[in-house]
Amino acid sequence: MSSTIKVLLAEDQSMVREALAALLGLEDDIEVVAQVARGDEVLPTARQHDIDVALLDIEMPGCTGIEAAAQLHKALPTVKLVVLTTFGRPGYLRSAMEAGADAFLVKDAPAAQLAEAVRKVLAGERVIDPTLAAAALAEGANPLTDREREVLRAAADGSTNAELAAALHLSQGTVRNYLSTAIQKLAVRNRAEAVRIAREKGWL
Amino acid sequence: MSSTIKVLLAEDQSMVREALAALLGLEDDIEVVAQVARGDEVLPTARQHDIDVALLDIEMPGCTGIEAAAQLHKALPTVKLVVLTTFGRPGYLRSAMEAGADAFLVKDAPAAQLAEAVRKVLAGERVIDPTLAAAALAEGANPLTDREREVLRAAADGSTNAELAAALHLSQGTVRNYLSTAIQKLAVRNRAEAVRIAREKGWL
DNA sequence: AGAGCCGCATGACAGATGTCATGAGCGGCG
DNA sequence: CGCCGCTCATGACATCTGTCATGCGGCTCT
Repeated sequence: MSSTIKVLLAEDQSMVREALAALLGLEDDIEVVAQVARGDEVLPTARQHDIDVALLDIEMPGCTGIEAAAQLHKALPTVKLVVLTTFGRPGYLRSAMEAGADAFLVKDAPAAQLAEAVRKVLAGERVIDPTLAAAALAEGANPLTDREREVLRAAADGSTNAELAAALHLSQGTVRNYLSTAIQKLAVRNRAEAVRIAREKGWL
Repeated sequence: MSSTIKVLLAEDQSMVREALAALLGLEDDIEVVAQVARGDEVLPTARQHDIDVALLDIEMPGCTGIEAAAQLHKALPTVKLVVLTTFGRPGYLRSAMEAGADAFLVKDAPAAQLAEAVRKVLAGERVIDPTLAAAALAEGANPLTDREREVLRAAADGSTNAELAAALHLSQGTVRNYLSTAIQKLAVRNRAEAVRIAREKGWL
């Protein structure tokens, strides 16, 4: 189509965001036309800018890049979505794909892949690390129910059962039951390990 | 001295590292002459390159940027040290300063501060976020003994007392005692919270 | 030399946590 | 409709965790 690819860049750490913008700025055919630091600013800003590609970090305040991707995919389906993340968690990849992402990159990957991914998604291709894709398929889907995930998330900061029960409007016994089933599903010994494993897998 | 400032860049995530290099490359007076992805490659690489400034991320495999800073400060005391980190933990700032760092930047800060910091440290100035400095002074020093820190670090992944005891060649009772004193010093309710707080403060 | 801190350990105890059996209500699916 | 899974709950039990008192040996500082 037009001469340059218009990109929206979403990443909460200013220094990283501007550095990525500088990197993309080196490419003649790519132009970063908007930058945001929060997930919940993605959609409003995208609406104002007629962009071709949105580059979304996952870990952001407001809402995650995956949630932002889902919103964009629904509201502006022609915009291509590149999800970028620090952590190559298979569960993240799965969620990103379900949210309509066209590419999934980890920040460990060489910088050259970034511009390349932008061009490829615009050409209709999908860009996914094959190793990660294999891992995502191998580990299967998230076995936790909504409640189990909720309780596990709430337990992540070291809260006691009584605090969890109060926060979630449940009885202590129920909290323990949910944690117990989560612990069994994740094949671990206690809640702390359960939180860690669920985090690593991107299930939390 | 010479025309351009020679910089060594240490950061484990390729994409971020190369993006930062691109950012610094936009400055006429700064040149990134070497890049490494691991803490333990910093010193050997610095020896080969006659650099003016080392830009060190804290979170790296091999060894942390703070340990690398200490090594550099000892071996090549004329090299100026800029420590860069995702997390503005007061304890990190303190450790970095003790390791001989000249500047401490968080990745949240505007990108312009990076080049600025490089120039300032070379001019003999120190660059520290005043808010962080205040926080570091306000919270005081790390109250944990070596053993307490060690046990807490080992407990971070959700290991049980028996596993900790085996891993650290201690009795279970001793492990519990250390955790207990750590929990009291940090004024929290259990090990999980203790780990979280110690992490946040940069004491872990 | 004595005081004091640290590392390490033990034993006893209360309270938190994890497991299990059991059951009620609700919704979906064949 | 019956079966199943999810949610929520209770009670009982075993184990784990956190606290406390106490003790010993080593080290440092005065």
